This record gives sequence, C-alpha cells and structure tokens, in this order.
Amino acid sequence: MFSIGELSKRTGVKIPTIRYYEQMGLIEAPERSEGNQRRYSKDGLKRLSFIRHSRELGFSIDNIKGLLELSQHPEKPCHDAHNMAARRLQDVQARIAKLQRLERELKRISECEANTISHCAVIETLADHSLCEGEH
Amino acid sequence: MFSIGELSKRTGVKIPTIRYYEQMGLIEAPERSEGNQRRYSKDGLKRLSFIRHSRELGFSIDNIKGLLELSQHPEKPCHDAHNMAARRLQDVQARIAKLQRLERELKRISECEANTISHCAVIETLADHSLCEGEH
DNA sequence: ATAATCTCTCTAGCGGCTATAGGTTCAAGA
DNA sequence: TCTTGAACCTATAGCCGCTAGAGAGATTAT
Repeated sequence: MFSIGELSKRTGVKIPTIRYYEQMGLIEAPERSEGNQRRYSKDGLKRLSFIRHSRELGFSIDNIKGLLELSQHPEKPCHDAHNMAARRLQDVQARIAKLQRLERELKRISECEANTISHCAVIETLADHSLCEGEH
Repeated sequence: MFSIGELSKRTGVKIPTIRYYEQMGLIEAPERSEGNQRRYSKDGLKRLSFIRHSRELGFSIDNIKGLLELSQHPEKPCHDAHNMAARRLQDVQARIAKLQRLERELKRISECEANTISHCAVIETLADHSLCEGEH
C-alpha cells in the first residue's frame, strides 16, 4: 500500500497530476485510509506506469483510455492497439520531418556575421518569409 | 488599408488569433474605421508575417516580443537575436533526438504479429517500461 | 432599401497539467 | 503519550496559445 507521495516517487508522475488522472477517469479511485488519504496497490502502480509511458510516447489521454480498455480485454484481437501505434508512428515521423526543416533554417540564419540588427539574418529572414528554402 | 479579414487571408493567421496578438501586445492596435472596425496598413501586414513565421519556427510569444523589440533598434548589436536563434536550434535538435527515440520504439512495438491483446507487444511494452531500449 | 457578409466585444473552453490556500492526517522522536 | 513537522486533503484558479460562440453593429453589393 503506497501513499500518493510514494506512488509519485516511484512513477515520476507528480502528485497533482495523479489526482488529475483520477478525475479524468484514467485511473480508478483507490481505497482510502481512515483519515481519507489515498492508498494505492501494486495494480495502481502498474497502471500509472503504463499511463506515464504512454504519455511519454505522445499518446493523448483519450488514446490511453482506449489502450487501457483494450488491455482489460486480453482475449480480444489487437488490431486496434496496432492501429493506434501506427498512427502515432506516422505522427511522430511527420513531426520529425517538420523539425528537421526548421533545423536547417535555423542553422542557416544563425550563420550570419553581421554586427548590428540592420544586417542581421535572423531578423531579416523572419521578416521575409519568401527567403525561406522550403515551404511551411 | 486592409480589414482584419483580408489581413487574415494574406497572412494565414486566423482572425481571433490576430485579435489575440493585439491583446498580448505583439501588434499594436491599428486605426479604426468610422464604425470601429480595424484597418491595417502594409506595416501591420509585415509585422504579422514576421510573427507568423517566428511562431512557425517555434519561438514563443515572449521570444517574439524580444525579437520585435530588437528589430525596432537596427543600430544595436545583434548578439541577442543570434542567441535566441541558437537556443531555438538547440531545443529543436533535442526534440528531434527525442522523437527519433520514440520512432524507434514505436516501430519496434508495431512489429508484433500476435492476434490477441494478451500477447500484444504494444500493450506489453507500454505496461512495462523496463522493456524499453533507451532511457526516457 | 435590403440582404448578405463582415466585424465588433465579451466570455468560455480546449488539453494537460501546475500552483495556491486553508485545512486535516500521519508517523517519528522526546 | 504527546508534539511537531511533513505529507495529505479539497477546491479553485492559472498557465499557453489559441478557438468557438453569442448577440449586436458595420459594410458592401445588388
């Protein structure tokens, strides 16, 4: 039986965030001590770890609700879980591509050697979008 | 003189967003028509384009305020602008690295061939963080 | 003149937390 | 056993960067 503070330490999820997840229905309300404090079991710990990891991978709260429901029904086929992961993968890849374009542009505009703003590539490039290499 | 709608079309920034920028002090309150509608000049257009472009590169509203101030003082040295760009670059690179780790993991867990949840790598991996390759 | 389309302000909501205030409970040391 | 101090409780408000809606007024085209 863990207190919320211990759970927080073990999972790395902050206390108010745990309570927020409870409110959002991601984790079920745990038992309480005599004095009304939350007491978590190992199951609660597992579930929160699952959630944390999923959040780190960028799944939304709604996604995670879906995944948790799936994980509750081990006999069901797992297409849905795979579909979700595949969609996440696509999204991640798109974001990488976009960030790499930004990276190129930031590198380019950082290379200027001017000493005053009036000739500064950062400002000029930001002011005139048409100077950019790629579309965005 | 453009109406807010025209400005919006020309810059691709949505109307409520333009008003929001005005509220936040990013763009100055423009002249008004007799009937109290906003009327923008070419200057307003330029400034909003600058802002849009900067936002696309991931600069925060506060960053942009700083950049705008700099661009207003062309005689000043431009270290600050370069510093901001450099910091942005670092941030972008860190985010790329993180997303690439996610990409690897998502690929890995998408490759499972199980038919039911109970053997599904997606769920299993999410449930047990310790199975991950890298730290995160 | 009238209809259709903009635009105005104000307020509230989104996701995913985070912070604060003001109170209660717990656990360890004297 | 008592006391202290840390941890916990609820409720509410705030963060960023918008976005959406209501209800009223302005502008434009016919």
